[in-house]
Amino acid sequence: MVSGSRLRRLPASFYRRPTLVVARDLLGRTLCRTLPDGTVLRGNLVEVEAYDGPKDRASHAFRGLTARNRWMFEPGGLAYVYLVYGMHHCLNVVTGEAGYPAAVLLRGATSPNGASASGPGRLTRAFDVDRRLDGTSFLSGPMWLEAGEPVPDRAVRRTRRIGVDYAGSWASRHFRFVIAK
DNA sequence: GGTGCGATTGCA
DNA sequence: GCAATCGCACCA
Repeated sequence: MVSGSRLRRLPASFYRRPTLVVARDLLGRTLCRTLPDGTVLRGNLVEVEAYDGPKDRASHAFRGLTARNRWMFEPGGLAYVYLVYGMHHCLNVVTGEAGYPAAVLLRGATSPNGASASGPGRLTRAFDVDRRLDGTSFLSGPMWLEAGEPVPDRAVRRTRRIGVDYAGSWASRHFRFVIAK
């Protein structure tokens, strides 16, 4: 069972590429999460946002390494989970090479029951993700990604990121990727 | 040690 | 339009 899912996991090389490339490639991939009781939740990603490097003013890594954002500086393949507004968790996929802080925020997916989880807080709730998963590996942990349904370029729309208007010129960059309806 | 606010959501 | 709710980044 574990070995079976292991074979389907996307490999380290998937994550250790430029953040924008990974973000685009995450669309349509299947997010999987095993619960303590053995249940496996699955859903395909439909909306993500890239946070790219130490100069990205919208990124938590903009002010350098801290206890919270430390996983962003690790090699791609880890989960970075944090709490916002004191109540909602946000799940990120750490990307790129060691020392270069980057991650992709997962903002929307088809949820386990077939409905949709639209919004980062709703996504983490649907997949029972909280800070216990912070720093866990997508390569070996209780949460991982599988190939899913590849999305053609014509179905991909790019926009500015949500909720980062404070980020100056970085706010207007089209780092958000969604599957067009 | 104190403070201001956020990569959001749900409800009036 | 705005309250909820708390960890954390920053200043003293």
